[in-house]
Amino acid sequence: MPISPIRRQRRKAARPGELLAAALDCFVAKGYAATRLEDVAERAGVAKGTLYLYYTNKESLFKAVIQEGILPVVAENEAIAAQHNGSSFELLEKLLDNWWRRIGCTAYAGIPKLMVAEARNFPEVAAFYYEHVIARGRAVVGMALEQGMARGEFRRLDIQTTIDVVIAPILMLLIWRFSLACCQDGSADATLYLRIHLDLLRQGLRAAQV
Amino acid sequence: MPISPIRRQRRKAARPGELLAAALDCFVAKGYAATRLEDVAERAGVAKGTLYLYYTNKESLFKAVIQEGILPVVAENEAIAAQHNGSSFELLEKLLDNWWRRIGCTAYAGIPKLMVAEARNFPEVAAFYYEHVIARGRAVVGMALEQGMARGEFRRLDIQTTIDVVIAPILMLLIWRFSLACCQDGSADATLYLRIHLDLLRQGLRAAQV
Amino acid sequence: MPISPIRRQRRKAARPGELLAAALDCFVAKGYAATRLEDVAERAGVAKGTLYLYYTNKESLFKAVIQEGILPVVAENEAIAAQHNGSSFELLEKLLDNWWRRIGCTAYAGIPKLMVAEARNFPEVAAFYYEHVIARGRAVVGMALEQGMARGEFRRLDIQTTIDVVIAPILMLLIWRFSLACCQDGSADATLYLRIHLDLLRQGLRAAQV
Amino acid sequence: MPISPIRRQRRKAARPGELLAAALDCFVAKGYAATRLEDVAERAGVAKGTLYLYYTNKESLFKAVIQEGILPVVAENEAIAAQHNGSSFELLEKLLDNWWRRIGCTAYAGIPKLMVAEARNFPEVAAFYYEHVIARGRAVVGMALEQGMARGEFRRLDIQTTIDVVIAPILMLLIWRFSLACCQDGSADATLYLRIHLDLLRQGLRAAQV
DNA sequence: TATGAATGAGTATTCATTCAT
DNA sequence: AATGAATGAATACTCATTCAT
Repeated sequence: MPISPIRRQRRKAARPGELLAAALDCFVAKGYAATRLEDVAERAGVAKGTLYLYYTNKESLFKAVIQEGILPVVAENEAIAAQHNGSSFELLEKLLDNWWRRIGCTAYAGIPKLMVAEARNFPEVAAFYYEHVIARGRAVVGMALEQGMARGEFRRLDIQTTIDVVIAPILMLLIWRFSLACCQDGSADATLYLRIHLDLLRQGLRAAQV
Repeated sequence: MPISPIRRQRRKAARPGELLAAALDCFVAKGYAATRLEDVAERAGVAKGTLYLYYTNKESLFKAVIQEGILPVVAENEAIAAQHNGSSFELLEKLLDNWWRRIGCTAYAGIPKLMVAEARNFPEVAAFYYEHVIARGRAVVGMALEQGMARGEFRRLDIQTTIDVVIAPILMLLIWRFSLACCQDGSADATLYLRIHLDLLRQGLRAAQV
Repeated sequence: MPISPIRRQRRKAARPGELLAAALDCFVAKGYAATRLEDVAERAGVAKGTLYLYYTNKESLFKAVIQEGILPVVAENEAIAAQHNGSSFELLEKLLDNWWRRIGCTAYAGIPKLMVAEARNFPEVAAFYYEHVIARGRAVVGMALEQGMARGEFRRLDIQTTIDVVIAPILMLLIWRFSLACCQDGSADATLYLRIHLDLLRQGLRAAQV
Repeated sequence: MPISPIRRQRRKAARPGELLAAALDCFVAKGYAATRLEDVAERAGVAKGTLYLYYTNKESLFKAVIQEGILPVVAENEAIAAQHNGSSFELLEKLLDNWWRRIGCTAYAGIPKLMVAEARNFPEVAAFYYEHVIARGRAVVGMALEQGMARGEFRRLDIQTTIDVVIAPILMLLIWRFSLACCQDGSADATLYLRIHLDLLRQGLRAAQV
């Protein structure tokens, strides 16, 4: 029984993912320009030319890294928000926590730093990222804030701006880990960081108890 | 006729600053690798070769951009903290506000994004930046927090981690402006952003009133 | 169809030799610094980048030119000396003659001039050349002289210095051909030159007949 | 009494010589291409621009180095030959010895190596050198040989070729000292070398005593 | 499909040369 | 005459991309 064609099939199907994973690692570690396609190929265990069978050039590989990298996650938080019943702050907690667990602990964790570093060189990719990740992420957080304010659970603040303030520490946590964290002595404890962020938010957002 | 050598002298003295300013703009806009020294020279209004009269190579120019870019500011916040009397939160307010006004509104505003983007390619520069900017900035904020907790003005939280949470939105604000901000419709209002961050913090840090 | 990979293989195996030949020609004609790698590539019928697939940089190409250029020849004279029986002067004759025919008439003829011209810029290469070519060549000539003196065929002279005097006209012949020879009207007759050198030596070295 | 204008005058008159001396050193040590005019200027103790007040460009400086470098010597040997009375071999001895002492021990000693190394890049300079140094030097040696053969002091050999054989060890001695000599353990004894060369020649040239 | 040898456009860097002072 | 700041042409080297196999 010749299993090999099936395996080859499997192999072929797995290729794009392997290539993207290798590319993501390289891009995050060294930036777009300093990443040599030869390194990506080597890390993926293929020859340089093989990359071009799957992606037309370096830029399209970069786009794919960003785009594929976020597809697994974008919808989840929206589902969480839709299904949630409970306090608005509990929803915020769930959202930030989920985002951390589903992005922060995965291979995709490096994408925000990568996107930030290259946004100005790849405006379309940045626009895509903004639209499909940032905007949707902001929208969900915005919903939680609106709901909380409507209910009287949160005090009234400008929502669009508050969204940014709420999200910033999470983004910063990721960016930090892929940039200056190497200079720190003890690597910061992400769990503690998130807990304190939420602690401050809980009390900070709370509406004045009459 | 007799003033000319002086003029020349003046020109030569001014050159490094002009070159650094041009380089900072380019590096921030396009990243280290994508910045061509020819562009830097052109923006500074000199020829390519002139750059090499002042900086031995691209890397040393980059280092100078980072190092010179921060020297003007590091000490200020420390002075503010030393001179402050008033509540600890007022000190935090002053610090964040000053940092914003002295960095965020100047040409140096792009440095954090640049440093974040290139930290892994220039570990020594990152270490220098961490030691001379980040560490000192964190220390001042840490002092304010400690003082506030000691006085009973703030509730007790892990200080090192709280520092990061407090600083993160400020860093993120700058990074954002030099990366994905271009994708946003209305550019966010920094003043409002800072106000809300401080609002949330004020209430979030406050010790329980018995 | 099936022979093609072999052909490619053959090509790749032949490349280094073709590149070295082209580089030797250029280096000898124009010197190290004035030789542009693009010219070498063009002469070898390849693109600039191809050179770098085989030699890491200009200097390593230069080293390879010198080192590969002499490997073919160094051992021959030693073999001749080992096998010789006959008068010591006949051995000297054989050695000089062989050296001329095996180096002087080949593509390697330009190496001594090249080495002389660049010795001070590439001390390690010069040391390598001295050790593997000059020293061994001197040793063989030295053996012939010692033998001749021991037998009473040659008169007694300082051997180390006599070696240099004996070899000098041969080296000079090569160096001349690749430098000032172009200014001469009739290019000198190398055969006659060697004959006269040996004629003078035969009589000059002869021990006084009692 | 203001001596300064005189001194300045003297200084100015001395400049070309100082510049040539510095240039000769640099050219000999590193070759034409690898010599930076800035180095020449520094060695001469002047600014870069000053060089251009005396020589229009690098090439003309090189030409001057060669041409000035030999002017002091060319005529001497001719005078020696004209005044000589005594055996022809004694004349040869005088010529070689004088040449060694007047060139070999001076700063001009490096010129032959320099000329050899750059002859192909500067054909006109080489032609000049050939005509004014080589040709005249060969002519004087040729005269000695002819005279000796005519007198029956030397045996008959092709004169033009014999000239080259006689001169070669002297040239090689100089060339060697400015190239591969650095690789040798004990630097060769030039006096001994010349003595042996002449010893071999004396006996080698001698006509058969009937 | 997959390979990797070959290509050549693009950039950092050097240095002879100029010229305002 | 002398300076040295400034220039820009020239060249080593890199790496994305192609294509014969």
